[in-house]
Amino acid sequence: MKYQTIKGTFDRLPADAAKWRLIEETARVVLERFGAGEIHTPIFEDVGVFSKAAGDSSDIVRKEMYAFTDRGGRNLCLRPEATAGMVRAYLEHGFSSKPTPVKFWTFEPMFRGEKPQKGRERQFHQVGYEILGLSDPLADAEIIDAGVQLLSQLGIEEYVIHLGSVGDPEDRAAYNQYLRDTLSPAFARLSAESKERLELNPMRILDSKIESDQALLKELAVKPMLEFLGSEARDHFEAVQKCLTAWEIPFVVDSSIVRGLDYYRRTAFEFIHNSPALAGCSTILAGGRYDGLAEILGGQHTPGVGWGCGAERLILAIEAEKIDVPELEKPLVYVIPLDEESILYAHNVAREARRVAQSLAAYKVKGMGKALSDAEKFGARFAVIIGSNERETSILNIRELATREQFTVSLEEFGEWLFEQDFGSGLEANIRMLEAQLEA
RNA sequence: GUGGGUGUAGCUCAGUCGGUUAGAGCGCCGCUCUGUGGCAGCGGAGGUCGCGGGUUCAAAUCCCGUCUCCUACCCCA
Repeated sequence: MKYQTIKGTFDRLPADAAKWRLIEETARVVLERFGAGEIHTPIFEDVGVFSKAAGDSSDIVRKEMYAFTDRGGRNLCLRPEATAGMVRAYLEHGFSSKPTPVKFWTFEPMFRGEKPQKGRERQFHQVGYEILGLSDPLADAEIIDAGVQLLSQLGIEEYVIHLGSVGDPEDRAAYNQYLRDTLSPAFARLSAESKERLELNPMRILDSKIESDQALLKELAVKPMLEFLGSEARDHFEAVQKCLTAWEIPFVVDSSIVRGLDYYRRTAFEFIHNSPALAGCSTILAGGRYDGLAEILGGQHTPGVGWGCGAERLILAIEAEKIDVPELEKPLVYVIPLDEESILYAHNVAREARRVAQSLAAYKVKGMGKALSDAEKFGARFAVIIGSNERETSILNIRELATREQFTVSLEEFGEWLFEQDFGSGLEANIRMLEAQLEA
């Protein structure tokens, strides 16, 4: 084959559909319970939406954006993340005149030109949830709660919430200055990567994986960001914690939380999965507050908090925790014609059955054994056998594949019979259950 | 972007010391097969041995390059 998917992209095949649908439908049900409206922004936008938002020093902008120029000479890029586009949409459509807050959820592909590896693709997919217009710490807590609810409804349990605060811009500036002042004298002892970080983003040094860096930090007794929070950011941080505690949502305060995107303010959090299967990509959901973003995009001040949740990593977690994924609907009936004259008749029966449930009919006559075997391979529950007898008498011969029990139903009662069947095993039923569960 | 590993049929994999027309199992299609069978037997389709160079009388096999995927970094969901 000459063509194949390009590096870091993959085809989502029918065999994977159940997991993806579980994620999307669970997100829909859970997040709409929080009042979030479904939003889909374009897959590509003016490059400025993302580059201004993320900041020129971020790795995403520096080396990971799929930027291109279209025929009109516009500088565009494939979106590397969801938030900036949603804030742009909020501003563009005047959502500030809607009752506050405005909540958005989405499930969309994102694009980053990274080297692919486990839990990291060039086209990857995120569930996103944002609360816009509210600076209240209650919104931060609620957004974290929404993440908890989403994972809980998916059955994912083996994770820890890491909560931190990156403070307000002036706090961060002060802290970065402190880091430079503290680490510069020891510049020669930093790793090559950290030497670069000291210029660009000193906070990155804190979560360096290089032992010598960590040893140096310890030796110099480098203070955490949290000690540099201004009084407002500190009050905000404490209020968020108070809410989470009241809601019995466990979390650990993690002062090393750093953000790759410049627009974050105050609250930052990551849901980190414990499974070794997610080693190196254990952050399954991450987000924070970005009160300055709207202004960066040229709009009026609009506080916001939100998170993104990586679907590919969610799938790894679902697999690691061996979570039962509800199967998609399979055919209720597979209609078998026994002679040439019955083929069209068989398809007529299948059409009738499709008014109620998924149904198939064979396109050619085969031996009965093969035909029943086909029915089973297609996952059908019942085989409906059509031959001259059935056509003449208008009585359908129905065989339940699993039990091998056979019985007859007259053609006129067939519709009624279809409705009596149990469809309880499919995902749709599962979602109905989920909704009922949330109702309670 | 850097390092390591990898690549033969749709899938899982054989393929000797470099040797002539590259194999198996499963799957797919067909026949035996005319309504109680899901079996079994037989047959068929499907391959630029990732791609491109090189060495050689001869390359899936040896050498170089390149790409993919996996993986560790950087970084991130």
